[in-house]
Amino acid sequence: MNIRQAAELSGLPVKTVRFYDEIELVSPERASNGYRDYNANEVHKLKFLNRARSLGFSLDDCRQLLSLYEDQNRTSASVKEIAQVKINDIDIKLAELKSMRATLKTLVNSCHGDSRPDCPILEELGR
Amino acid sequence: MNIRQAAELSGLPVKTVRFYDEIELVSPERASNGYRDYNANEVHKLKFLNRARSLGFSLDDCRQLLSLYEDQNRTSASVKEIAQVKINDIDIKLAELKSMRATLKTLVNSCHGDSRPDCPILEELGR
DNA sequence: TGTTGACCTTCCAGTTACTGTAAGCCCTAT
DNA sequence: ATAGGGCTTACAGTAACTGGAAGGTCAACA
Repeated sequence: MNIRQAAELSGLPVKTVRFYDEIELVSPERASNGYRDYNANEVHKLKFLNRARSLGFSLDDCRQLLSLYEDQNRTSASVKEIAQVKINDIDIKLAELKSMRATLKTLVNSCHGDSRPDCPILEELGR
Repeated sequence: MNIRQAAELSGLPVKTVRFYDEIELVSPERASNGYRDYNANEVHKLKFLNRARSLGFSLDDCRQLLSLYEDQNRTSASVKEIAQVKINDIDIKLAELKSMRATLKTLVNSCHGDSRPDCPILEELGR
């Protein structure tokens, strides 16, 4: 199947699918005309990538997960470990964002937001 | 003052301070030897940038905030608006991360995490 | 005075994960 | 035969730095 259909089935943009071939994440055979020719298994892997990416796994993570996915001898522990590390990363990010939000909220609340030039937000940022 | 001291006072890495000069965010005069020569006001702006960046403002946001900061005729409303948009951005990111975390948590909990090869995480990702 | 070592300069490449664009085949239908 | 759409590659650009190489400058010490 051509790249367009593989893209549609996997939910990824064509450009991204091509990119994943370039970096050898999912590399289909080529048809006689040079077109990429995706099979069901490759589409499956593309879907896998789409889902894993949207869960915040980096392409490096994905490469690991994909090789685990294809390795009949992997242990479920090795997969669980990657996922657990990712959860910890997310927790750190959540804490950072919450703190940022709290600070911004304080600033916004203290700013009268009218046409006068004095602004507590800028004053605070400048300190 | 030389770049090293400006960096230390502002809390930014030297490389970053140089970068901010390159993109004309904070561009000091040059001494006769060609060295960057920072004054107190520029250090102040660097601190401002450090703080704004850590609150999640993009360099583009920062450029706006900085010009508002220096504009005696700005209104506080214009600043408040930028901050409010940023809070909304953060809320969206928070929601996304929470959803990611929940999914990952479910996966991790359902995975026995031992030496057996079958793994619900990979099964789920593959679907 | 010579020399070391820290500090400064510019320029270039690399990072992440794509996205956009241009030039140019290929295929199908009319 | 030609028009359109889809496919190819290659290159540039994005955000915000970071690292490294090659080389100029400065202050201190022997």
